Amino acid sequence: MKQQTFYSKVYRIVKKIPKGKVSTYKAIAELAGSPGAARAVGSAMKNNPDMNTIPCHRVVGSDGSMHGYSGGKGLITKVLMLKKEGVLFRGEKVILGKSEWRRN
DNA sequence: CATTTGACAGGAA
DNA sequence: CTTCCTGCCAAAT
Repeated sequence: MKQQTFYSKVYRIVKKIPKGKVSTYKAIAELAGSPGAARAVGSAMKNNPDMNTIPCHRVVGSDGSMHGYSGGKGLITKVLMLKKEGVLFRGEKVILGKSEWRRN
């Protein structure tokens, strides 16, 4: 592989997110090499070519809020899974300060 | 090449 | 705190 699409990079990054942690669309966009393409990242999630290998539920908004999820009951299921994995929540939002994943 | 779309982000009221 | 609007970006058609 030589040159992958932006989406491919996003998927690869999302797959690396460890359990119990989450990342933001914005952060992923930057890791993918296109800072500011948070929207494009969202589109990539929606495309979701491998929802079995891509933990798209570990991707939340810049403020810890979630926007959507194509699985189960949508956002409800998403939150449930995150909480189950150990992600710290504060009401309906994720506490990024404690659970935001970052390259080690 | 032009237009449309979407699971975003940030600022203003 | 909530709601509305604008700006940005990549992919699909």
